[in-house]
Amino acid sequence: MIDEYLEGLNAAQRAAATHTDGPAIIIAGAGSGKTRVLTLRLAYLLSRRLASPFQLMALTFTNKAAKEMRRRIETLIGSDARSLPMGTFHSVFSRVLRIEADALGYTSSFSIYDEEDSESQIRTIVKELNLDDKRFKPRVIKNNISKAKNFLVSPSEFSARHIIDEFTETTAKVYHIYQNRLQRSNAMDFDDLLVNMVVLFNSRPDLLHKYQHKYRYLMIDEYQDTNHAQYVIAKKLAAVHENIVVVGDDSQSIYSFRGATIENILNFSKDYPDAKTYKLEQNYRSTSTIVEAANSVIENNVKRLPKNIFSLKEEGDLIGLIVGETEVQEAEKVVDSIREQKLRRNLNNKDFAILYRTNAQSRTLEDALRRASIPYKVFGGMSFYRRKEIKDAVAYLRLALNPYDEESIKRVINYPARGIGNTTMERLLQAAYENNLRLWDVILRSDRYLSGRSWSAVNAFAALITSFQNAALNTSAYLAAEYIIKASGMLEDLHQPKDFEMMDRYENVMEFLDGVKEFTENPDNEVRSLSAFLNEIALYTDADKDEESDDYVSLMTIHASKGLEFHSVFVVGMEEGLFPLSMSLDNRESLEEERRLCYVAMTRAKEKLTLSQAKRRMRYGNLEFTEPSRFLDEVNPKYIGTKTRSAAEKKPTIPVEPPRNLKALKPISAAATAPSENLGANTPDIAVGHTVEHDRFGRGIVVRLDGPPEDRRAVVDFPGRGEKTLLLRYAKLVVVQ
DNA sequence: ACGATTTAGATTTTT
DNA sequence: TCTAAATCGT
Repeated sequence: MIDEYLEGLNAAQRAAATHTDGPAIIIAGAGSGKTRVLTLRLAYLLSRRLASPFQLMALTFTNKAAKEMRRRIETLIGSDARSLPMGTFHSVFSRVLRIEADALGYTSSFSIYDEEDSESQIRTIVKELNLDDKRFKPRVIKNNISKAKNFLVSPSEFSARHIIDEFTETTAKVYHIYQNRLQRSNAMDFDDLLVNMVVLFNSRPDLLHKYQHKYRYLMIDEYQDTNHAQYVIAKKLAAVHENIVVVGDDSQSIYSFRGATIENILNFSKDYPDAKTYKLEQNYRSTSTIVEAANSVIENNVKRLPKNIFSLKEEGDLIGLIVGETEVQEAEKVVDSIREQKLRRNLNNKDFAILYRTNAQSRTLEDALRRASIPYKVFGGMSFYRRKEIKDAVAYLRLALNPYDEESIKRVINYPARGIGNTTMERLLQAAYENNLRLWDVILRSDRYLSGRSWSAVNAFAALITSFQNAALNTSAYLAAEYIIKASGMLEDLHQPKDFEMMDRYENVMEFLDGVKEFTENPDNEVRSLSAFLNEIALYTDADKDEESDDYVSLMTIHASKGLEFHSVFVVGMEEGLFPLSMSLDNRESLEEERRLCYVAMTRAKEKLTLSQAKRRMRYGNLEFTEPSRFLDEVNPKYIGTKTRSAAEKKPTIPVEPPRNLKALKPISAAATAPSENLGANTPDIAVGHTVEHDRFGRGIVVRLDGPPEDRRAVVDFPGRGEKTLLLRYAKLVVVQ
């Protein structure tokens, strides 16, 4: 059975899927059948009896990816798949940490703070320290602390080694207090779920040993997006058996702003000199036009692993280009194109995705789709679990298990209103911080700090939460949740039939309760306690939702589109400053990340890709003139056009960029753009010994030429940067002499 | 204590 | 433009 599946793979895929022992890296290009290889390898290990299911650990980044992999494995090996420790880094580690919580001074019912909770906690600390929150923005401090954690820099290390100015000094101070608060709240933030694994392994070699031996085979998906902490944990876990297989694509590393270090994948072979490398270079998803167009863009990045992604599918349509006068017209043209394609190709709404760089862009597109009565769905944005009413409900549940959870207390102590206002709250918090007590302990002994009306209000709240604790202990997850939500008074507050929005929220809370019920009744879940439910939703995002089979056009950011594919894809807002985003223009690293993002966007398309831009766009309430994205210039023009290739070759559609200093004066004309100058499509007369200029590497000398004429490559020696092999077709080389 | 009004700031987000 | 936090007024 497994063998049969293996037969269906290409040579590279089969080699990777049957890799058994020792370290290996699988470079899996977009659409290269990565998940298939991964699942088959797991099944292969099991069928060869090299490991039992619970000895494999497979880590992914999204719940969705984990779920998909589990589903596919189940079809291969049956219900054994259920015992595979497979999941996201955060969920797998959170389970380990709950088991080993004692060793870290936590209880197993610790809360998981989301980023809102973290920021709110940091905001409180900044206020307490009487700092100017304009100069010391809580959000920036939070991001810096997060970064420190991702690089495993502890508060004391941060103080000792990372203070270079007043800001870092403050960050250090806040970091210390923040970490103490978390511990006192019996809470971990997302980063702690990783950091504490390292802390655990460092402080308890016996436990490290235990897990090293427990998991004989370690597999990591999307390795290009791992951060330093994840890298260290993986290295420690794999140190005994060295059965570590990582899968990734450096060209799709788009989360460095979250601490991902692309070096992890670039250096894997240095970390494990014996590592085998498998390259999955055949793209089964997209037409060759799309694959090659995407290649022509990504070629402009310096930092890459060498590989040659190709497609054997037919050429298909050329890449469409839409230019709108304004973002409104851009959206209308996109919608027109969707309608046209639907008719011509007999497609459904589901076959289309519109991708954008920033969430703010969705609005215009939504309007245009609504006007055309085309059903659509916006992914991301305000997720269900980030809604206020849901966060309130979750806070009550969290408190039932962990009353020390300070952020949850603050959230619901006066919601619904029970007469505990700011003054009272300030008093309680002050009592807690001055006496180094936990907020919950202060609330339990509020007689010492309060009197009269505010005391009785706080006392009643304490009694309420205590009753919730009992409910959580003594009944099933669903019954407890139902009781807690009802007794909290939330539902009465929201149930206002006259107020449409309030009723909407009421419905959401009811839906949330249904979710709890579903969770408790789902036989797939091994543990169905309230605690397990909370753990799951803390690490859950909207992107994980299974989508019903409704027929709609998908709207999402490019980030959210990673791993997905659509028949026809529109990438909108291809303008300098928007994509690439202006904040990433100042250094090469971040510009390359934008380019990888562009690569990800383009490779989502199976049959038809359309890029679009607007000449004018409203930004922050005022009209701005734009210039086309450099990524448009980077797409080899021979792949861009409207209908047929020959038509495109006669009529190039890439607009010429005006001189940068004239951009504000650029005329707004509806006329088609001027024919482009030679962008390197035809290979200029370059010979060995010529000095050439490359727009990124500067000047260099051609040392060698090879490859067939249509694929001519030049090896150029750039002083100080070494020899680079450049495809003349793509590299814009200018002969200097 | 709570709602109304003003002001500042913003851009990507697997968990 | 739009949201969220800060401030103001009752």
